[in-house]
Amino acid sequence: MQPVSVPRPSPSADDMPGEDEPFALERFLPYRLSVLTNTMSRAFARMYGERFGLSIPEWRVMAVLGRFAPLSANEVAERTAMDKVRVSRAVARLIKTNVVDRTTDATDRRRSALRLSRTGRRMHDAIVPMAREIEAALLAGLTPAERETLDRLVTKLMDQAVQLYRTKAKKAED
Amino acid sequence: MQPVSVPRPSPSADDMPGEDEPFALERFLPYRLSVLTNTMSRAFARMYGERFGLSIPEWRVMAVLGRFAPLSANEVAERTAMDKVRVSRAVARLIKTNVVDRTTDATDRRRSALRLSRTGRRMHDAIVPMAREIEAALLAGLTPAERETLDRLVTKLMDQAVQLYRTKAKKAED
DNA sequence: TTGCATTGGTTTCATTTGAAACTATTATAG
DNA sequence: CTATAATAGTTTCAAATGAAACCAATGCAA
Repeated sequence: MQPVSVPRPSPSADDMPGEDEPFALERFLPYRLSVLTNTMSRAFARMYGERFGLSIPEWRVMAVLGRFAPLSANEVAERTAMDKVRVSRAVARLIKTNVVDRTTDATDRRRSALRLSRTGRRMHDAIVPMAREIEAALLAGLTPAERETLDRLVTKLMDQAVQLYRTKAKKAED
Repeated sequence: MQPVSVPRPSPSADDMPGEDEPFALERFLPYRLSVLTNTMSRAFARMYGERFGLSIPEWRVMAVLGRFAPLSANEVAERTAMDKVRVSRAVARLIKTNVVDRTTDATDRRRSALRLSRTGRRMHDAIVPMAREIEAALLAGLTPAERETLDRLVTKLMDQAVQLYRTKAKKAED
């Protein structure tokens, strides 16, 4: 992997992306968020991976099962915002490593019923504090008020992004 | 791909991720940012892809060349926060499609000198307004003040993320 | 019932990705 | 000057990814 040294946005944080100014990638929000997220994800991937032999998808599955089990694969997919292929694969590996137990739903034999095994629960409970620690470190520089604001803004952006994704999809289908 | 319908954080936006409360993935900042970024990236990928036959890495290369050419591959890598493998491949495709011209640096024959071709420039100039439009749509719900705050907070997070990545890397090497 | 559409989930295949190995060129130590 | 190290960039190989095809079980309409 490349050394993490991210190009900094120019200090002049002008409001609007001036209409005819040259396009500045390093000030472009989608780009910045992508870089931020990738850096973050790598840090987490490293932690989950080295300490527990987990990928991020696997950890996500564990996280939701830790809270809501039993869940079907589809329910896991919804709660983790992953597609069913990823869930299927993550679950397969977690079963093979005895982290997750799978039974079939009694009333609908298509559905599975997934839950953490005893081992899985122990891992989960060991990981959670570390994850929280990293999140805390990430947010270390922000005041409580700023955190709240960030939370709110991210929610707004998520809404808009979904909108955007849908409309772009629509246009494509026409 | 899975339908984009993101699980919403519970309305109670409590400040700190309570120590012994169950771990709530949907309130976990790294997760939320990842979901946001992926949704956004897919929207962009679709636009670049359908309208111009470009991937995101390819567009990033075009964007920095549009502003700073000539650049070497390494310089492109720095400015796009991509690793050299990705840059190499993106550039290769852009050359094949006559979007980018490559010559070799006169004073150092290892280095390339990359710049947009005439065609590439036209594409670039056509894409920029669309990219700005999407960004604007994304930010539509935010006041100018909120945008400034967002900008500031994202910068802080990026700094922390890099720190984090580094320290985690260090620990791993010890 | 019996067919047909739907849903839950897995597998296949092609593409993308990144780490490590590799080639070519330049820099530097002896 | 060599020889060794370092740098620029490409290629190789294995793993991750996602769309589409697929299999199995259920729902539903005739």
